[in-house]
This record gives sequence, C-alpha cells and structure tokens, in this order.
Amino acid sequence: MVRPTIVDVAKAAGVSRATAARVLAGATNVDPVMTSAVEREAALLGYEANFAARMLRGGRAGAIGLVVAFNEIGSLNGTFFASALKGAAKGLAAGDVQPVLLPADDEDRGKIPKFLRSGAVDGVIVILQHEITHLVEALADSPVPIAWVGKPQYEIDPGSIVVDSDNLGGGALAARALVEAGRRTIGIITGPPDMEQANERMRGWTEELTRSGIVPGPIVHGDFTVDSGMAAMARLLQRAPDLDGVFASSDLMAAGAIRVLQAAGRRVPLDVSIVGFDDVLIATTSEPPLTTVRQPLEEMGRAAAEALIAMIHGRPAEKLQILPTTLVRRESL
Amino acid sequence: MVRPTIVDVAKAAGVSRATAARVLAGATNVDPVMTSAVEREAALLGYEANFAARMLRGGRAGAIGLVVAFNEIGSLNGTFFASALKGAAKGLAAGDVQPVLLPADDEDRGKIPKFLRSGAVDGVIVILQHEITHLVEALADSPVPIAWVGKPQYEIDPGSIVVDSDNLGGGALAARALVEAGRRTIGIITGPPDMEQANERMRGWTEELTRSGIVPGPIVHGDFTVDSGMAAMARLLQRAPDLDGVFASSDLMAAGAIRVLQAAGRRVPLDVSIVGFDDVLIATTSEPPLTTVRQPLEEMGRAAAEALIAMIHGRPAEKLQILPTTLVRRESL
DNA sequence: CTGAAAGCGCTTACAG
DNA sequence: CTGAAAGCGCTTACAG
Repeated sequence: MVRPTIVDVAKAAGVSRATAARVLAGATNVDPVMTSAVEREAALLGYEANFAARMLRGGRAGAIGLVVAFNEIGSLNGTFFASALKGAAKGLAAGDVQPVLLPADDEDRGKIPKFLRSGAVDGVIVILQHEITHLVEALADSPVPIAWVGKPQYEIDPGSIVVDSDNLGGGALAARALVEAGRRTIGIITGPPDMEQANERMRGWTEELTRSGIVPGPIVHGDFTVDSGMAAMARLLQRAPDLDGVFASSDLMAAGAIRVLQAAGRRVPLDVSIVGFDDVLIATTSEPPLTTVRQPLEEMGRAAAEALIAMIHGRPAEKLQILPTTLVRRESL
Repeated sequence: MVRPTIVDVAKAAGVSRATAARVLAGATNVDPVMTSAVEREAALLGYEANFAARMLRGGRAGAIGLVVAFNEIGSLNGTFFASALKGAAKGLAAGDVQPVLLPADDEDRGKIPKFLRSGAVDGVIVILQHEITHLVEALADSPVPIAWVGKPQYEIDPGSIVVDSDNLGGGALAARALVEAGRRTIGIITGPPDMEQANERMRGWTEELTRSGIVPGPIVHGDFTVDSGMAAMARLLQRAPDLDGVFASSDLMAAGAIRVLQAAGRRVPLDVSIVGFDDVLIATTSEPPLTTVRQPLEEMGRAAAEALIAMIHGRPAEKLQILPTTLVRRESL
C-alpha cells in the first residue's frame, strides 16, 4: 500500500508529470480533456502531494511551532494555556498552516533552537505562562520569526510580534470596582515579581487607588496557583486584619483566597470583596462565583497566529497588540 | 541569512559532501582530521540538517499527529484533554518524535485524511473526549497507524492501538465505596449514552451494587459538564427524594451536583455522599473536595505514544492497554 | 577510507 | 498548450 506519486497520476492519465502538476496546482490553461483525466486519476488513486517534497521545493514548511512549557500543561494553569492554544490553533488552521507542538524541555535546552534551524517550521508562537528566561535566551537568535502571547520581561528581538492583554488597564478596572463597592482597605495578591504581566496589573491597581485618594493596602506575592493564593491570603490577614477588599492577579489565587477568608469567618462579599483576573473555569465554579477581569485569551492566540502568518508571507503585520480587558461581574464583589 | 547546507559545511571543511554527511551521521570510520574539521565547521555555521530533505530521503516524517476535537480545547473538559495531551507529548518527545496538532474541524471533514495522505506524519494519536463519529469514519482507512486514547464505540481498524482506563472497574470502585459508607439509595449521573466509557462505568456500578444486594437507584444522563451535572442532580432528587448516595461519571458533573444538593438543603457528605470520576482540578477545589475515581490520564497518553512509536518502527507493540483506576478519598464521601 | 553519482517527489523556468 | 530537464538538500550504494 505504497503512496501514489504524481508520476503515477500522470501515467494513469496519459500525460506528462508537468501537466499533472499544473492541473493539480489549479492551472487554467490546460486542455480540458487532460485536466479531467488527471483529476479523475488523482481522486481514484487518492493522491495527495508529498509533504516533504513540496516543502523541500518550496522552501516553506507550511507549519508553525507552538512553544509551550510542558510542566504547565495539565497543571493548574491548564485553562489559561488551553484557551490561548485554542485561539492560536484556530488562527493557524484558518491560514492553512499546521500547528506543531514544541515542548520546551527544561533538561534539553538546545532542542528547540536546533529544531528551528532544521527549517521544519516557518515561525513560532510562544505562549508565555511563567517567565522562562532560558527560553527567551534560546530564541534570541531564532532563524524564524516569533510571536509572543504575553510580553516577556527580558529583552527580545525587536522584529518579534507581541500580543498581550491590557494588564495595566485590568488592574485599574479591579481597583475601581473595589472602590466603587465602598471598599477602603484593599490588599493585593500579585504574581511572581519577575513577571511583567503581574507587575503591570499591580501598577494599574496602585495608580487607580491613588487617583481615588486611597492608600494601597498590603502587597503579597503568589505564583498564580490556588495554594499560593491561600498562603498569600493568610499573610494578608495578618498584615491587615481590617481588610475589606482584595485584588488577586489570577482567578486560581482568588479562589484560594476566598477559602481562607471563609475559614477565618469572613463572609465574601459581605465582609470582604474579591476581584480575580483571567476569567477561567474556576471563576464560575468557585463559591461565590468570582467577579474578575477577563483576558481575551483565545483572541490573543488567534491574533498572534494571524500576525505571524502575515509576517511570514511578507505582508504588513501588527507588531504589538494589546487587547482590552473587561470586568465580568459575578458575586464576589 | 540563508540556512547553511551540508555542501557549505563540506566546502568549509575541505571534504566531499559524502564525508561531511558521514561525520554528521556519527560514522566512526572517517579520518579523525576530517571528522574534527567537519564538526568544527558545522558548529561554526550553526548547521542543522534540513528537515524536508531528510524526510524526503528517509521516507519517515519523524512526526506524529495529535488529533483533537477543537471545540473541546479550553472548554470545561480542558483538564482531561490537557492531561492526556501532556502524557502523549512527553512520550513522543522521549522518542524524538515531533507532536503535530491536528484540529478535528467539524466543517472540513476531509482535512485530516488529506493531511495523513501527504505523509507529513508517521502515525496519529486520537484523544477521544466525546464520541466523534465522523472522525472515526474519516480515519477508517488511514494510511498510517492510529492509537486511540479512549476506546471508540464504533468499529475501528483491528490493527489500531487502544489505550483506556478501567472504566468498568472504576464504576465498581465507586459503588463499593458508597455501599461501604452505609449508603443504600444510590443514584447515578452517567454520561452520554453513545459514549462507551460512560456506559462501562455505569455497568461496573450496576454490577457491584447488585453483588452487594442493593437495587441500583435512578439513572440520569449528563454530558460531563458542571451545568449538566446540576440539571441531572435536580432530576435525581425528584425521582428519589430519599437519595443518600450519588455516583457521577465526571468530576465536573459531581461538582455541579454538590451545588444543587446544598441549595436543596442537603449536606454533603452527611446527608448524601458523592463520588466523582477523573480526578481533575475541580476535585480538589470543590467544596467539599471530591472523593473520586482517578483515571491515569497522563500515563494513558504516554502509553499511546510509546506503543505507536514501537509500531511505526516495526517493533512489537501492545495493542490494547487498560490502565487501572483508583479511588482517591477526599471529603464528599 | 573517500568521492562521484543517483534518487527521494515535487514544481517551474525553459524550449518547443 | 505541453514535455524534458533542472534542482531543492539529503543519504547511501557503488566504485575506487
């Protein structure tokens, strides 16, 4: 059951391989009789152009790598990753490009650069979850263009595409909502300090509170997980027992925080209001459901895919896209 | 900035391309002087063998497709999918095979078969979440071997690899745990009737209850989501107001069921015990945390990858693997 | 031990 | 409008 080649199709149709190739490429200036003969035989044989040959000839792979930190997949951040991935994959499929998963392996750091140099993909999309310094370094002199979903803190090739959400504005949205709900002693559970996104959210929160004439409350750090949110909330309560509002930089941390508050006998949102960030599954399943700042994750993935495809085809591409965040009101505020 | 070819390396090292190829392939019977010259120049130029050319020559793609139903990604089943994907991708990476994502597009059903005929991948892994009849049909005469994670209900090529968890045993585990907790009026929230896995879980539950001399309680269907679990629980309460135990065929449905029970004034597990299935994130974040039947999702993905790689290389491969399920005790029982 | 040559399957510039 | 030929970059069987 060996795969048919274009020569098989040409032979069966009684034409030269060049003619067969032209028909299959959709050329219009071919004898109609030959055209239909080729089309018939191709269908009959189940012919499909060999991927490798086409790639070797054309110089383009028709594939784009999706770089992901594999220890993240299936972990607590699953939903973040999955949403962005979904958007990227949809965008690539629309451009008739194959998404190739590139697990960023911590043990074998040369693997991805090596793969990129083999010409197997025409570009890469990096879905940045945690700051991955070694990855940013490894991609520094990439032979193919890169689109980042989530702006890295470290310096990147100025030719790169960056798609992110409006973290600064999102932080401000959260602060304003808390203030408007009458909260005055407002703490924050921010993310890891080496993560640009978390810092921006905190900056938006600080600035908005200050604009409202409110002194920002205590600041504690988490790593975006439920557990870290619980630990952070406990510290927050120690530092400010009279706390009446909390902004958490991820929904998972917000969910953890709620649990600790409830265990400490504080009612949410009666005694303490909480606003999360992301709008992933847990925002709807937590009790009470979370008021949160929504990131358009799927749209971000799609935007990255579209810009990257445009760049690869030499079309003008948006280099920096900051998509808007929105406040989704549920019951924790 | 054009990619260097093996001819560039050979020229720089002052040898023939054949010799350069031999050195790069790790041949030992080459003059040491030439060997080191080639190695030096290859490193200097950042040479990496062209993927397309190697593939065309060797006849093997060195890549495996991961077929996924894209409407599922990022949805509520995200965690199921992500875990299996993670395992598969890890297994493939260990075998030096690239995972290529193949979104199963509902609109363009011919896309995947077409792609398979192009020789771009040496095999495919299908992560079966919902029953996807058209996908099973589309893959019926695949030119490459297939590994299924989750056995499809419809007939598949007998040469295929199937990896699943012990759904029958898992259903029995759940039933036994409920009985041992003293429950006697036990209902079930099962999955869609066209899904083999759900049916097996229900069969295991029925058989184990019967063995214990207990008549199985009411049966209602959901579609594995939180919302469907809520609706199903409401129907269950109507049908059997004196219910004291529930087995839900997914953790998401179990979480939804708990919420409805609590809203109806029933305490979990004091009044009603619940056992879920899967052991994904929500099992730990729901209140109370779920006692559930764990599926080894990541291991399943990895097993599929390993068996498929073995088959592609003509080595003996396990055709059917049923991995054990285990009961994880938390607080809903 | 080394090099010249063939061939994987495709597409397109060239000649007719 | 059609066909013979070249060439993408690689690897390996063949000859020396």
